[in-house]
Amino acid sequence: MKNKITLKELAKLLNVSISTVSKALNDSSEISPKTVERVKELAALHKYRPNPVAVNLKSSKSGTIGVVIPNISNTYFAQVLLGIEAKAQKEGLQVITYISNESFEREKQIADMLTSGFVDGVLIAISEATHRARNYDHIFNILEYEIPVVLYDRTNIDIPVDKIGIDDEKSFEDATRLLISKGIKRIGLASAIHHLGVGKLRIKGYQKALSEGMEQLVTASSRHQVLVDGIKDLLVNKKVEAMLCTDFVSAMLVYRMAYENKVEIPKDLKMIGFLNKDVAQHLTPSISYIEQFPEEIGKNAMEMLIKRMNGKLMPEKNTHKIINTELIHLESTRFN
Amino acid sequence: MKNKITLKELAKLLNVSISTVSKALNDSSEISPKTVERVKELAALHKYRPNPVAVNLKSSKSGTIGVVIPNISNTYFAQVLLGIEAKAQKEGLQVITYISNESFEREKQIADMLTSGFVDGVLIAISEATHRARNYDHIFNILEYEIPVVLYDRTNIDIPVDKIGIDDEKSFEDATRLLISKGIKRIGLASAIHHLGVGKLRIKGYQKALSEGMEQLVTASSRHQVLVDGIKDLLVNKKVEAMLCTDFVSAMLVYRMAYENKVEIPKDLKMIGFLNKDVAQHLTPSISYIEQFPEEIGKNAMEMLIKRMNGKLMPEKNTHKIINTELIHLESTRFN
DNA sequence: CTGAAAGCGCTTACAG
DNA sequence: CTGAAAGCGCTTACAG
Repeated sequence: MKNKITLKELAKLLNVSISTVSKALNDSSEISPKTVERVKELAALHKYRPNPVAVNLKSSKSGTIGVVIPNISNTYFAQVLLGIEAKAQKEGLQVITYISNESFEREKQIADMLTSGFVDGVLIAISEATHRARNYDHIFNILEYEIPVVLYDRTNIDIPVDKIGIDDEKSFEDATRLLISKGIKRIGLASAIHHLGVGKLRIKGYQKALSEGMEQLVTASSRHQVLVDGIKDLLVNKKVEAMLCTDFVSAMLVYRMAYENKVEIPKDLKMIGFLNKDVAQHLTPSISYIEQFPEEIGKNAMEMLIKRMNGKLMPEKNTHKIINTELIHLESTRFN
Repeated sequence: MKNKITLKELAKLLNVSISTVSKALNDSSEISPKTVERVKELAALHKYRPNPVAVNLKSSKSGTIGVVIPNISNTYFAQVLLGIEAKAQKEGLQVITYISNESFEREKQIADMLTSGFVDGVLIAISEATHRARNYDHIFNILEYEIPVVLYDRTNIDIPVDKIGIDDEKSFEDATRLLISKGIKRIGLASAIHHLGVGKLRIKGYQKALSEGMEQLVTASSRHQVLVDGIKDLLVNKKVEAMLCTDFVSAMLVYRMAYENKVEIPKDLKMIGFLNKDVAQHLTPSISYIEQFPEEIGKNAMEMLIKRMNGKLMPEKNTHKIINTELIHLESTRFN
């Protein structure tokens, strides 16, 4: 088993040429059925499998795609990867994973790797640092190598590539409207990611939904204590009846502040957050959350990339697909 | 930029042979310094980079390693991947990710892929289903292809490969002893993963630590309602003073049952769980947890694999490395 | 010091 | 229907 059998060895054993073996295995119509059968039989016997590296060299394809993930500890991204991997597996593609750790420098290094010929296509969510730097040269560089790129999240930047993501703004706009429709007047929002694109969009959606005369009650900070104080102020002094949270950290802080200040969820306070399902549903009380369907996003991103790689998409024209989010009602938005 | 420049083209431009260019770029001592300089200059100008596929074909190496992950939504595994990726990046290796979804069938398919020549080495955590089936033929098959394999978790099976993981038994034995040393007599344990290897080991550690005369207070089930009832029984009827939880789900259920039955943490109940840091520290109250250092595990696994691939480890002799866990005290084990 | 040649394992026009 | 030849892009013994 040690050394895998090659076409050459197969050819020798069969007393035919390498070409014949190759063609037979690829079901070429040039080869007689009998030969095909003989070849396939022996190949099966020896468990022959073509050396993918050699095949790649011939075809100038690598059969792999690169996936760049800003933060794998974020369950959202982990699930996107799950969707990507599942689809890739079906298509016989290998997934090479790169983790940028939200670093601009690391992302540039990765982009450099990606252009060295390892991958046929790229799926990427741009790092936070890159967004801040507003420097996308390394992405353009990938495109110059004619490697298709699909953005699978954080799509709010102007690069001529295909994109897929959710509508962050609409998700919170809808959530806010729903609360309003239930007669809630004082709706607060907490955010630890107000400086990020997605954070901004979610806040914007909330603001958009507030009707005339409704007070904006927002607290946002990436500094722990500031956010804690801001949330406490909203809960205790501003007497909000509901809180929207743009992220995990702010949601968990609202939780804590509610607990410490004897604000009962959902009796005194409704709550909706951008949380992953696993955490949201296991908390006590469970928190209503915005389902983003990350696996679906991964799968769709992969599909888009494959189409683009196969020239099935119009050149010079990029697609931007939106996956609809869904507000999942759990205990924290129970109205009695 | 479209088509990458090759050695051949470089050679033509320089009026030297392909061999010379190749050697010059690889700093061969055969080539005159002047030529080396000329070659490198032009190569840099054209941003020449060797085609990795061609290099691989020559060297019969792929420069990639395969990582098999049972469940990427589990933050623990995501963090292991983070450690692996970081180390791989330093070594110039590519990481191909495969997700088995805890499925035996899927794992076998993946094992098949792995032997087809894509990877030089494999890092794997065996799926739950495979453990249940106790069928490791596909792993042996990888070994027959002389592809080194390292188990990076769930190491309690008898396969002749290098392994790295934590000591699940000891982690809970130590935790239990600590509670005992604080004068706690009635220590309960809840588990939703008692049927898995790691679950069994953790429970065993707890049992081992209980001194003579101390009552074993265990509730374990993978059926939601059974576990809920069991936990409630421990908290309300059996009046436990502390709870150990082997996993996320059981911890969250203890939480809920404590809340619903007005059992206050940590006043009435101490709590320690196998949780990831992010969740543990953001809960209210925060839960003391067993830190497993997943990144460290990933890094070490990669290091072991590299050593094995480079023949730096004794053949016929496998290493089993243990990473020590640490009990992190948060609010749920506050003793006043 | 430089280059022609062989070869890694394949595929595929082309000739017979 | 089969096979010799060229070639994918590289490396490396060998000859000069």
